[in-house]
Amino acid sequence: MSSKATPSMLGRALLALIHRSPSSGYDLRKLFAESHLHHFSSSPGAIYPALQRLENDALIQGTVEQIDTLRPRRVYRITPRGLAALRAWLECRVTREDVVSNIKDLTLRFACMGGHLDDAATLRFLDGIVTELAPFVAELEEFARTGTGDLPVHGRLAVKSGLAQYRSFLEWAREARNHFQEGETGG
Amino acid sequence: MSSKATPSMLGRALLALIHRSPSSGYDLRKLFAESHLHHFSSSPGAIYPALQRLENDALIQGTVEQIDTLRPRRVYRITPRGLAALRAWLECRVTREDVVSNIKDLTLRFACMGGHLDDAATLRFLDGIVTELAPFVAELEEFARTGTGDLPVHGRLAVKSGLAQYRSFLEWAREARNHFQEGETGG
DNA sequence: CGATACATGTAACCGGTTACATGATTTT
DNA sequence: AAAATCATGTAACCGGTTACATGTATCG
Repeated sequence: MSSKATPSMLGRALLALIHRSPSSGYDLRKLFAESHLHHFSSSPGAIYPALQRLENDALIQGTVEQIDTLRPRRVYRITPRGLAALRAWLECRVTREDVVSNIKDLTLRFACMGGHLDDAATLRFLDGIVTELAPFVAELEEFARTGTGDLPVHGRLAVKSGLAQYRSFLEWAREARNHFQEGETGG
Repeated sequence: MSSKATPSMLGRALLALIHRSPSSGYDLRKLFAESHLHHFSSSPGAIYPALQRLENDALIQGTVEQIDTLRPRRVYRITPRGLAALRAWLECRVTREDVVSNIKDLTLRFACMGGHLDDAATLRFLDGIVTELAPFVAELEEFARTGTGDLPVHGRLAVKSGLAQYRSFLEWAREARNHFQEGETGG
């Protein structure tokens, strides 16, 4: 049935985790609840429907294990289709939209690349962030310098807060890029 | 009817803007579309229903102007109830939850304080951020130092990215606090 | 025997996204 | 006359939140 192209952010996170190792809904809930990966809900009302959607789209495949033991677990594994979707998500070009509005998503993407994409792909990703984010930060800086004259103090400071966040992410991307370049120079 | 306590983030933003100056839905859409305040949608499907909810809760009051001119505008004004709700939102204590998960919301709150709360209240707010955020950042730093040994490189770097964001916001809050303290010393 | 952990789900609600729908006014 | 802008809305859809519902296994 439904061949929806793009799962939600939660769906993508689940897909990546299931790819790393086959898991049940309960496993994944525990992961979210215990880990320092906040901004993900561990509520069953979010996770189980998300898993069902992924299975409807044939990105994962659930099989019930331990039927005899009266404590059955529905364990999900990624499908070839799911692997393709995951790869497409991880490898797609970074846009300005992404760096302006989806920093959480980018961080998630980065975390999911580990052990899946090679260092060259990671480098392309980080380069993409720097390429898109640097001019935006420059624009914001320009705006903070010249465009906030009519704004009240609170407004000016609020702009500075946003700017600081973006700048910090840009710096992180540059450092991470350097990190991966060092490991890559040998080709 | 419905006396819902807390409007959504969009609702709160609209409430604050309407408080600043009475506005129509169209005015507000333009504001969101043009301003550097991203992370707010200017789509009519978001704004008009949000305004209706605010009016249902008697936080704002709409009156049609220019009925004769064949181009009527529904202009909203804040009500006493709305003013109370706005004040309650702006003045409520900053929690750990807030600094961990709702940084956008805190920034919005700060921006909305301008010209509405006095500097003492702003100081309390910024102090609250520092008080709640500093220990959390310390914990995260501790975790980044000692707890990420089993994580792959990507995971470690992703944690660092989050940490950098929080640290940046904490620094901003400290600087802003200093800014307001200087202006307040004469009290 | 009661609490906690294991394990999976559903249902109502809420609010944002996207797209559609309508029609007047001003500008080119 | 066409295009852009003013101005307001609705309807379908999607997905997260909250709360509810169910039952077993294990530990103290």
